[in-house]
Amino acid sequence: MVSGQENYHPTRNSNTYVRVILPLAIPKPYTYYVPEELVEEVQFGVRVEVQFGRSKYYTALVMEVLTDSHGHQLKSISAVLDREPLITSIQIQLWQWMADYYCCTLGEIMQAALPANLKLTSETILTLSPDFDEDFSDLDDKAYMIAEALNIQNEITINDVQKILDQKTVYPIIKALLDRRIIYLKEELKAKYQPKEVSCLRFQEPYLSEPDTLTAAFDLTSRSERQTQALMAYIQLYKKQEFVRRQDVYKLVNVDSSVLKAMQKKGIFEFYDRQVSRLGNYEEETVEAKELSAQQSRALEQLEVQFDTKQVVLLHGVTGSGKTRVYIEMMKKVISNGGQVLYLLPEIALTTQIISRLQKIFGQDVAVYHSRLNNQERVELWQSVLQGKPIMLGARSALFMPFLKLDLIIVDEEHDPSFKQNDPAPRYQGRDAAIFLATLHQAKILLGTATPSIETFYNAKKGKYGFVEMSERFGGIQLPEIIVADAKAELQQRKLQAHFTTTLIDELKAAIGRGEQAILFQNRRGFAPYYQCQVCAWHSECIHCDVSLTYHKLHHNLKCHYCGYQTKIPIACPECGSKELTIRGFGTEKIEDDIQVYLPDAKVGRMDLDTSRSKHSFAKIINDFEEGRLDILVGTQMVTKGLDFENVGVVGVLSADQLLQFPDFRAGERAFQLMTQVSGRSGRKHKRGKVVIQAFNPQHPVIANVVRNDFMSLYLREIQERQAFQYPPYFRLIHLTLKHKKPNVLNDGARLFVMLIKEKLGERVLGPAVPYISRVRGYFLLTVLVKLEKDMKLIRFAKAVILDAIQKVKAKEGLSGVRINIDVDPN
DNA sequence: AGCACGCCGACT
DNA sequence: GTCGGCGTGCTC
Repeated sequence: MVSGQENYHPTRNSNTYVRVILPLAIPKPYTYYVPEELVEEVQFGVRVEVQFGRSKYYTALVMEVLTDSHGHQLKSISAVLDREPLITSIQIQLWQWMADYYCCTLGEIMQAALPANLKLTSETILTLSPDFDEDFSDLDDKAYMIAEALNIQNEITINDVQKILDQKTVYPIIKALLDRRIIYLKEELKAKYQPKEVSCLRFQEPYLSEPDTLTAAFDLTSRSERQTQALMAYIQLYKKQEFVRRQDVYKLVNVDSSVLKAMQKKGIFEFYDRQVSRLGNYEEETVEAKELSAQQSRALEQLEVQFDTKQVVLLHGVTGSGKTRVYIEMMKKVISNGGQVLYLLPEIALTTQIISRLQKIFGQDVAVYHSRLNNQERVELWQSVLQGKPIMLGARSALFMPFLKLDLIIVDEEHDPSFKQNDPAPRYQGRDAAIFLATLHQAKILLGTATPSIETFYNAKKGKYGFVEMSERFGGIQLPEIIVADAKAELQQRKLQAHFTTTLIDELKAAIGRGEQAILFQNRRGFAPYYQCQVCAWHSECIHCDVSLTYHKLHHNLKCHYCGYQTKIPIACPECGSKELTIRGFGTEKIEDDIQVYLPDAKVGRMDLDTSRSKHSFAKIINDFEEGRLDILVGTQMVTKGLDFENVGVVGVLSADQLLQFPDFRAGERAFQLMTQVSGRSGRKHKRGKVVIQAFNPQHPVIANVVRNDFMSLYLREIQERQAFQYPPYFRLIHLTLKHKKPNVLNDGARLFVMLIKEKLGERVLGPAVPYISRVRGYFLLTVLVKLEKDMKLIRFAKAVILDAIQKVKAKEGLSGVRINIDVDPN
């Protein structure tokens, strides 16, 4: 691993080569030579260590073993890192499809797919040369600082050097030190995954194989009470456990390592290390799932029929109809046949509620892939799937797991926008990628939701997908009563109090009076509080991004939600000097405060991105609410997903207008989904719930659809608009974002780019346009939208045209710094 | 993504 | 003059 010179092989004595994927955003795979001694070890799917460029080493993944080099001057691989393939051939097919379809590189897919600890990059390490006599006298300041740091620390990285010198370009200095033989460089590729080991003990011979000799062991310990206790403890433990940890013995009886060590010397025990899993074992008893309701049995039968002819089936079940119970039944069947199941959920719906529900039934068979796992745990999860773990529960990236025999995929909350990854690449739609994955495995895929996406419903209507409906709530409870509160009328009658209509306040009071709880939903996007000068209307903006800074009460400062920039609240207006600065707009924090004014006795909690950053506070709020320590829960989207509370009498949607006015062709669909989903949180175990929707425009057709739970009307209206305005599912979209630090360079780049693609695609190209947020992190942005008829050939052609145009813009002098991101099927 | 090379402004 | 910034091209 220590770098010599360029790693070209001196003699060719094998004719084996490998095509590898490097974990980088470079477009194509690279070929390396396999030296004779490694030929036996290389195979598809293992990782190899390769030198790439002059000094860097990477772990690359073998996607193909070849016998011909195509005449290139090749470097050799320096090591093979795995005995068994880490990935399956199906995964490579999925990756290739994704790279192709979503216009990104295989390296980018590999980055997203492999757990961090399985992909390694070397790091350059500096050490002091042994022959350097520590005579610092003729070194300049910078060299001196580095030499001194090395004197103290022995080894430092390039990054450290940059920090020490506080400058970006450090190579000339390092080179000078290297030339003068003051330092050495080495490249280190550290194995980041380490299996966890625990110290265990077992009997030495003859006790191990001849239990009757144990009396002799007892004789040996007879003079020590603690040793006798330890011996009995061990005997007790090893009868019921596969292996006995030293810790287990310590826990059972009051002995420590000195006691066990003494017994080791006497020839009774020996110690050994044993690899154990970091993934917690589910140790509780599993329980039988509840009886199926009539509707659930019916749905199951219909699913079976549909799956006979269709690979994809949409299960449209109203909120509270008990879809999960149906999934459980399907999963049982699959795993009893030895198949694997992938259960995908939006990240924020991946709560302890659903996890423990599945674990109660499937116990150890469920693995959960969530964002809080550490890197070591991710590796172990990966390996457990390779060993045939039956159920994988996770957010979209769980689809990258190495399934061997995947028979069923469930995409729950199919409509949820978070299945789409927007940034960074790969910008993929998890639900759609899962459908392709199902095709590769010839697995069934079930899309479940109470509010289907327009695209999915369209496919179901056209017969491309199967369709099953569950229209009653479990237990026969009625869907909630939805009241629309006319905020405009109340405003005119001067009845509106802050952000609350009297209708909502009255319902909240009544519910709390009955001992029930309430949820208030506020979509935060574009609606966060900001600081404004009362005199000149100045308001604070981010210095890197084209957005207002959001006021945060907790830290009493202003924050940018795009780049994280923070600043203090100005004492006076920087424009006019006035000290009359106030908070405008309202987010969840403001609502939490204001509601207290009207309901002073209510205990109010808040759940949004800020309060749930740490897993604990998130769980705590949910727990407090579940157990009745809170009366009202104020929240963003989070409250709409994956949570079931038993005592919620009222749900309030604070501003339907904000949802409906969103400048996006999916605004209507999204507003319907969100309002329907939050409404579903209302309703007690045996009692019908209420929902209050506040709107300044209560006549909006989408609100009427929500009130009547009339998805069909929404669908018919939406689909017409989509057709008329050339949107999915009738047309395919490709969204391009161009970025550059200098606006005029960006403009030039955009002009050239649009000209190039318009040449081939004509009027299908719209833009360039200045996006709603025109600057992020110091980069100016322009967007281009391409609308394509649903024609595979045309779409493939368009992608090629776009990729080609990007190359041409890059090649143009002065424009090479313009970055162009491709987003296929954007959200 | 690094990293080298080459060109250019602003400092000892 | 040269140090350090940035644009450009290449990596099996």
